[in-house]
Amino acid sequence: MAFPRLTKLELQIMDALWSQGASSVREIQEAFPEKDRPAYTTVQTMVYRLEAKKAIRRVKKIGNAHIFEAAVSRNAAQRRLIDDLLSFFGGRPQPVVAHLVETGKLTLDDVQEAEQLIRKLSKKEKGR
Amino acid sequence: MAFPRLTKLELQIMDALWSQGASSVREIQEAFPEKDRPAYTTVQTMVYRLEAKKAIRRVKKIGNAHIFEAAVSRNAAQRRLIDDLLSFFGGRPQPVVAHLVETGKLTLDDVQEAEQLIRKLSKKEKGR
DNA sequence: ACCAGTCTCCTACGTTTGTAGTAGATATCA
DNA sequence: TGATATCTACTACAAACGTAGGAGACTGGT
Repeated sequence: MAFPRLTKLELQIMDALWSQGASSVREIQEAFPEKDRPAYTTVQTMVYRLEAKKAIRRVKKIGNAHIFEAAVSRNAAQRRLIDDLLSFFGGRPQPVVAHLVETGKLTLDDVQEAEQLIRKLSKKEKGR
Repeated sequence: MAFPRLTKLELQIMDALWSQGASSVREIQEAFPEKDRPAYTTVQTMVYRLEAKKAIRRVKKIGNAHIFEAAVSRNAAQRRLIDDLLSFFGGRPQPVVAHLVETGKLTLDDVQEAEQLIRKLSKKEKGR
């Protein structure tokens, strides 16, 4: 149970916490675009479930409202998402990148930036 | 309903069809690694549901067994998966690539290959 | 001290997913 | 042509997800 798989709605809730920091249910609910914003209790239910999954935790109480904060980092969640995706591509990232390129989502600049990043990281690696 | 979101198990079934072509339920089931292979009827149920979702269709009958084939391409499914992932990253692919690089999944070779692909595609683009 | 507003906690319910059993139809082989 | 294996079609059910209502507790203002 190291890291639960999060659904779209759950991720939206986590996103509110990652973006605005510790929040009440009301604040999380209001982070949804007013068009298609779930009912207060809907958000509350999901918040409770995320808490049960240890993805978030209550940190304090303001007035009569509980304040929640993320217990898993956005980074870890992102890694999980990407790993899940990769597993479908046989673990090889290259096809994913190829897709991004082919659909025009990944530009030459993006790729060159990635290349710089690799060089920088590999330099650091050497010094380890 | 253009393209249903497929779950992990559903994707594994689609994968069998994409890889081995039109298959019977039995053949799909046997494409699963013998370790944790779902029961025949489990696969059958999922196959029926995929059929209801128009992701696959029956093409013929051999003996008393129906033969199914994918009705959506692997490519389309992959695009869908990637698009869903991207939507979580605000639609920007760069953070995804950065993640791949940081976790060491994307090598310098991969990136350079992507770069070549971009150049080739952009050349084709010009001639359009 | 009371009332309106807000929040919590509990309950509920429909849908989707994963899992599988059973009954009856069908095919195949001796 | 009858026994055996295999399939289909149907049914079932638990867990997860999305959605939300209602009862009662708490709080802040007057």
